[in-house]
Amino acid sequence: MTTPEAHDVEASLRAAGLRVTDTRRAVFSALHGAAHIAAEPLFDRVRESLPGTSKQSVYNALGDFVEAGIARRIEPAGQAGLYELRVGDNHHHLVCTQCGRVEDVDCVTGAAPCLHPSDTRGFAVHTAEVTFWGVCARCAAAAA
Amino acid sequence: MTTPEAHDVEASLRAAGLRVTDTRRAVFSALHGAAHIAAEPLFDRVRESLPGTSKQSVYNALGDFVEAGIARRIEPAGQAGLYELRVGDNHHHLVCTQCGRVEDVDCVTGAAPCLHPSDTRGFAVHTAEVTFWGVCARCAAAAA
DNA sequence: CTCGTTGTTTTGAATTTGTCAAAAGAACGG
DNA sequence: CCGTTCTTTTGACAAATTCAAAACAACGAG
Repeated sequence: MTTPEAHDVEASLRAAGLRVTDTRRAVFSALHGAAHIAAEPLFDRVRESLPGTSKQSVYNALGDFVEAGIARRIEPAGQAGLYELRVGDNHHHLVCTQCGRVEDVDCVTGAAPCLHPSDTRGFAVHTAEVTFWGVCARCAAAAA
Repeated sequence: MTTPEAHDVEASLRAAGLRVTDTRRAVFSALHGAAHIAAEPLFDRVRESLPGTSKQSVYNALGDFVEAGIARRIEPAGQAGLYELRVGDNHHHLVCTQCGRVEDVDCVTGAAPCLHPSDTRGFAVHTAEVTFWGVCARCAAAAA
């Protein structure tokens, strides 16, 4: 959980064309400290450094980040949405069907990957998202 | 939208170890008539043939089908869950980022596919789910 | 530095998509 | 045809967002 320097955060926000505000700084930093995190726990973290922040502001900031392309939102079935700063590197996710734990995995087939369905049905495909479902080591151990 | 014969529906339900009820027959038939469908519109369709049905019953039936392995639930980020009868054939989905349209695509790499992340992080992986995001032909045309 | 514009935050309610629980009713093996 | 077990109904409840309007803050122009 490396904490980014304040000016790095500002630079990232400005580069994305976003105004720099306390809320966004705090949300960005909190995102930086987690591989992926849901809105609710992120809200809790933000409040540690910026107590007055409203949940709506956190949703706003997250939505703005996603729209600006500096964050990504994933939504494993059955869970709340998760946000992550890792973006554009085509990594994928392992999700535990028991406890919901989510881990990043690098792309299976190298760099610009799995992006080719056999028949695109006329779609202009721009992203492929892969979710691996399984049981994590901890849950497997707990079952024994 | 081929309508399945009544006895086929019954056979499918029984084979899955489920009791045969009016609700389940109607839900199964409605599912059969769509590649994938959300609970709400499915509920509407069920009511056409079985007007008194409650939404809860539809959710119950869908949950039972999924648990019994005769249906699958997918949940493209930002949409309500979708149910489909196609199961066990490892097909994937194309989702339009504009209108939300969802299409099936056969697996990219053949039969037992994309099931191999580079590093499983200790997970016992049993399923890989691939979602291709893009813009469908209709939305692309509308943008021009 | 100050102002004004435009974008952001707050507050609070509303929505969507479900889940939970208890009582009434139906399936089906014996 | 009975009784057990599973399903359905009803109605409340809940989580995760989203909407809307008013107060407020960022920041480029002057």
